[in-house]
Amino acid sequence: MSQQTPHLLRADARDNRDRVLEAARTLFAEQGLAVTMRQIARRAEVGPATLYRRFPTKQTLVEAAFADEVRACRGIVESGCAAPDPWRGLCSVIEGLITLNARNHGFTEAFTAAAPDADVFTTHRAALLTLLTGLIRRAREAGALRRDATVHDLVLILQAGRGLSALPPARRDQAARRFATLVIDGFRPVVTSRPQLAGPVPSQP
Amino acid sequence: MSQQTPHLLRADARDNRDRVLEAARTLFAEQGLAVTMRQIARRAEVGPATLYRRFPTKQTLVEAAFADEVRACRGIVESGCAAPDPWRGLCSVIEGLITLNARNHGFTEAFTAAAPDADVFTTHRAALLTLLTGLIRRAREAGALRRDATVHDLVLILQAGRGLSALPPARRDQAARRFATLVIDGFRPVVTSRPQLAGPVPSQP
DNA sequence: AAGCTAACGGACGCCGGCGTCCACTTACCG
DNA sequence: CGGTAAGTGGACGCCGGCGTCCGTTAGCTT
Repeated sequence: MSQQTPHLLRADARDNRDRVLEAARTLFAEQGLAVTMRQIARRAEVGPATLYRRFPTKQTLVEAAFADEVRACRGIVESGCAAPDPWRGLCSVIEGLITLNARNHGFTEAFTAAAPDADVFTTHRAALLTLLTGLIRRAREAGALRRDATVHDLVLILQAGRGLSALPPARRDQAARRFATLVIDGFRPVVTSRPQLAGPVPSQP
Repeated sequence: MSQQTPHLLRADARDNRDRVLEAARTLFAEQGLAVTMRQIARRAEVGPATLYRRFPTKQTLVEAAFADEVRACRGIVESGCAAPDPWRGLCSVIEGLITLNARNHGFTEAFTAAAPDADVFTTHRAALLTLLTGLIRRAREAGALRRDATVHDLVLILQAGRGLSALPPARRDQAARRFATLVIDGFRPVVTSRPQLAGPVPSQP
């Protein structure tokens, strides 16, 4: 499941490194990136120095810990784009990404980081955005998508999905699926024959 | 705009109290509840002791700082419920609450707090939920709302809205409005005549 | 104007995380 | 089995927030 650990490390070092990564993944997923390096070291039953030797910076630890998630993202997006029907592909992307994000408080935080300083995820993000732009375009041209939908809307709802990872872990999955359902229906073409009781909503004073 | 400060305070004390509240509101809105008491004191140009004298606990400060927002919430919900057309009322509630939340990083955090220990907002939340339940029911009975929609869905999308307050302040408003639009369309009845290319989405392996 | 007391804020001790150093341990290799 | 270098983690000094104390300032009252 994880990337191969460099075999140049001594056996015990390799072991400690793995334990650190596992601890980091667990804590990041549960509590987000705010967990301290110390907390991670303690959970891995390792001294602070050991942690810092392998991962001099929290950034490097975050990258290593979320390598799997980045791959999962790629997989979700690529298989969605490869689907013969762009609308179904888009649906699976939406559900997949929202669920993945809801499961991983920390990953979402890292991947949608507001501060892009030295952000290694930026590259991945850009690549995925390109793919998604194409998918959206195809779905729109197929008439399966509301006309005014853009890739920015997709980013927007993923950004909104961040809120879900604040829920208690037990409820995140169900919430994510339901949210995906609602959002997907919101992406469908606006059918004027549907009950049009609502006009523009007056903004709140 | 704010609640009247107790007149039993000396003039300078009253002044400092107001400055503290203003500082707290600004910082909470921009950066969320994680700002330190010290930061607030510094911005208010007040010693820590003064801050603690008026607000012994961060919780008391949060409550005081967000009194306006709580009122605004009530207003939005009540006026939405009072609307003759429940669907339009619901739309205005959704847009109003999402926008309010996006504007106020800290308020959202406080109001949707996962840890309800000694949470004074709980009471307000409960009251609003009751109102909203009725509104949803009426909208559904009027056929303006998808049949499977419940008040939980509304809470869900408000929870999701938390993610928006992580955006840079300049973009929050526009993002909130767009998000509200998408969500509102997702709440409309599912019209089977619309392009039904999508079936159930296979969950990601 | 003068006294009284509310109010102020700098300073204190405490805690916990930060990143680093170094004396000790232990896995690996010949 | 022994030498050696890789690896370890406790301890250190630093910083910044925490909540409180108390000597000083200044608003209100008569």
